[in-house]
Amino acid sequence: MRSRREDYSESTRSALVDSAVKLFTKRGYTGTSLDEIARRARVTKGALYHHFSGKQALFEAAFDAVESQVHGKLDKILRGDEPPWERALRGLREFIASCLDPAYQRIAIHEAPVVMGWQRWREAEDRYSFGLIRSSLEDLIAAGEIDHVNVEITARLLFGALLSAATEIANSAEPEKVGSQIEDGIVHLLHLVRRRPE
Amino acid sequence: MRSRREDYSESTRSALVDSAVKLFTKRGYTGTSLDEIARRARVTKGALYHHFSGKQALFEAAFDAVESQVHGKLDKILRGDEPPWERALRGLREFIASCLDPAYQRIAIHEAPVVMGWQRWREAEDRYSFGLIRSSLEDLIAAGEIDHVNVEITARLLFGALLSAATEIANSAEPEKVGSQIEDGIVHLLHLVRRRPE
DNA sequence: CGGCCAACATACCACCGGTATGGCCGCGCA
DNA sequence: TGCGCGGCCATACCGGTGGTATGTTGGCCG
Repeated sequence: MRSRREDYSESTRSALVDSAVKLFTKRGYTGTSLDEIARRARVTKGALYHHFSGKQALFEAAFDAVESQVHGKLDKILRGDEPPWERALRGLREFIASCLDPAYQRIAIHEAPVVMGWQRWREAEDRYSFGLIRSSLEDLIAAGEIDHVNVEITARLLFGALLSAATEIANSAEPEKVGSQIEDGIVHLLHLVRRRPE
Repeated sequence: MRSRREDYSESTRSALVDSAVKLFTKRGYTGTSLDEIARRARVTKGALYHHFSGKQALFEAAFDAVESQVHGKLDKILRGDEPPWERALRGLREFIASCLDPAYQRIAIHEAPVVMGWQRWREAEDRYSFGLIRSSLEDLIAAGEIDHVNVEITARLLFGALLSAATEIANSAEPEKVGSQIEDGIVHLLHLVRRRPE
């Protein structure tokens, strides 16, 4: 039986994370104060420091929240029963769409490497989006869809290109247009490396 | 005749920028205080606020310093008299090498989008590295080396891949090894899009 | 040579991240 | 059922930092 106190504690903790995600998204890490995060969650800094060791820890909780959200969607697609190539393409589209979410873009892509440090961010991405990109690349190779390339390097290049492109889309005046252009560009590249059936 | 006062002023200004570049590189934007920047330049915050409107403006001055440094080297290579394809490859190597400079990497690549805002960073990059990448891509197309692709999109994808890759190299345990691997990967991709002479 | 203004230094403020301390209430135990 | 304990959170406070307002000095010019 779950205790009443645990419900309360869990509730305020998630309220703090929600508040942090929204404010970090709108005003960035440096631009938002802990007092305001706590205020929007209808608590004070005391509660915040009871649940998190500091501002960085709260940021990482917000980071995990938005990352696991995206990870869930992608993982569902990539574990589907479609052929590998179609799964990869659908995953690609979904990832680009996820990057258009302001929270994911600002917190997970832009600020996280600076706030958490690049090393920690890289390790975290291994367990989230980047890990999925690499594993689906491995799947494509195993399925014989593309030639045997250096997976680590190729995945890294693809990841960087996607992040940059997604930001470009989100800040564009015509997101749909630029989005489809970029998607075409990536797919075009992928077809270049696709092993032709002989 | 240049006045004595102008010499002094210029000297302290550049001393402040130098100090800012070093400290921002070592401890990041948030981690360095204006007092320490001024102290290392052997002045006080008063001098700093006389030359710059605030911390952000000082950061942008430091950003311009490291960017124009890299821009100079790249521009020299890309304006050379070698064939377009060789110029592009040499420029590519030089850009990767530049990204290994800690100052360029942390200030220009990682922190600038967060500190200056992505919009301003993008506009600045148009005049620096990204602009060169796009123009040399245009050159390659004009020279008939590669097919007619969407320049803006392709350059953006390439830029993102390069930035991500360069960070990977710099933080690697064996930078030379990973560096050559990534260089090979990029060159391999470029050869794929290279128009075959018929 | 005298005043004037750019080029700084000094003093001070508001705010923020972090800490120390106090109080309240649900929970388990006798 | 009463009661004390401890987790949960509020309050008060501190050091440091970005920014501002004001004072001071020394080169340049009439």
